[in-house]
Amino acid sequence: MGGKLTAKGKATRSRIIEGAAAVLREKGVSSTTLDDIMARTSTSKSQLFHYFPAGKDELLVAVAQFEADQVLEDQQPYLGCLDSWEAWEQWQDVVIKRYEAQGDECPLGSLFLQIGRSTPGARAIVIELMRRWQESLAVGIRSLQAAGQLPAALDVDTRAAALLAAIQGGVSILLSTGQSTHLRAALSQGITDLRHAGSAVP
Amino acid sequence: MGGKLTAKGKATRSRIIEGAAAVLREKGVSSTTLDDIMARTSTSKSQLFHYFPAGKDELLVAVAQFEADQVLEDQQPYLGCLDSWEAWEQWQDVVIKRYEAQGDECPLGSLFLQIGRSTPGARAIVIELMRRWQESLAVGIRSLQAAGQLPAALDVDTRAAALLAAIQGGVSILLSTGQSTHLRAALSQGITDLRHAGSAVP
DNA sequence: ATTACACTGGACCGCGCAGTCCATTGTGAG
DNA sequence: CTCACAATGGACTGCGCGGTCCAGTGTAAT
Repeated sequence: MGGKLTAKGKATRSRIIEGAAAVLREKGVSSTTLDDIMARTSTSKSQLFHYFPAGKDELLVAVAQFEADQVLEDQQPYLGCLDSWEAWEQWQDVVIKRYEAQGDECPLGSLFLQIGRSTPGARAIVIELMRRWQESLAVGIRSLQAAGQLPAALDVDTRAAALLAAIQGGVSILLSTGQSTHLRAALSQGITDLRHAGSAVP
Repeated sequence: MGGKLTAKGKATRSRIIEGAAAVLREKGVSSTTLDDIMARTSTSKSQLFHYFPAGKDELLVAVAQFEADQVLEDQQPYLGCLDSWEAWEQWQDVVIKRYEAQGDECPLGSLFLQIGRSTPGARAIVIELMRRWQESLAVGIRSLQAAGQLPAALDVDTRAAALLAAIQGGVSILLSTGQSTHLRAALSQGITDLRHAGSAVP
């Protein structure tokens, strides 16, 4: 990892990461072997250890980073401009659709419950992801305030945190039960409450 | 498992389950071996396979069931009588305290992301847990309605589902980041919103 | 007492899989 | 051209750990 990477090398490296991510989503962390990844990415074991000298753990962390980036990237177009109630509804639909499509496999969830504890760097990735995600929500709420749709006295950070928790909870229930009911309820209720937050402060 | 269990046998069996649960919380599912469990519970490998013929998976499912029961049992005294706002506050404190104490190890979370997919019976356990948990919340909300603290028109099920999701999300964020901020925010915000749900329907 | 069977101990096995090594083939720089 | 080093292939290894087996010890019934 001393930075010595040819163009070809870079390509292979990211091919490995993306392929590994795919396999991990399909088979789950615990039952995915290096051979699976080799097969999927058409690589040899030497390459795996060439690009990830510390072995499987290092690769998993890389995949985690990749997936984390992916999460925000996917909803960025919607998450980036939450300046009207329509935009919020749209974003809600996207999130629900995304996770329903993903079904019961959460690359991040399972990944972090697997390596999060042992590897110190892994936790940092989730923390950063959560921070950015929540910040985006906060920005959205503030832009609603600016537009006069919400009172300025609103506790933005708490609201954003609660909303993020609602999503995470909905998703984790979806993961473990296969039902998206809770995700839908959490999101729509959360947004509804946010909407009424102004009129209920008496 | 044909029901042939002496008193001694029953004792040993549950000793295994409880011991295994403890080890699993400490070391995580992936890095817990049968030998760890043997050491902790002072048993031999024969006993493990005597009481759980199908092997590790069966034992894990049993532990999962045990932990699931535990979750509700712990908060039952509070969860059982959510008939005043004070009771809700109290319950909130208990939940937060419980999970903060538990820190970053979630017996169920990691357990199910590990075996939930493969073992069919495992998923049923979570689903049942969620159902009962949510039902308890719903009962609490209805008793508030009965007491005239909340309008009868409230969509109880959606609210309960959202609340449950909020908790789960808070917990799962606590698990992966180590911070209880979101759990606190989600719970207090959720209860606050519920409280204001009546006055904001116009 | 004896019989049947639950219960326990511990040696043993085999395989799946992470990680190692060296030999060979690109490939960019000078 | 050639030299150094990245990139690849693939055989080999070590062992952790789930699972099996049998032999020995309770223990509750008749």
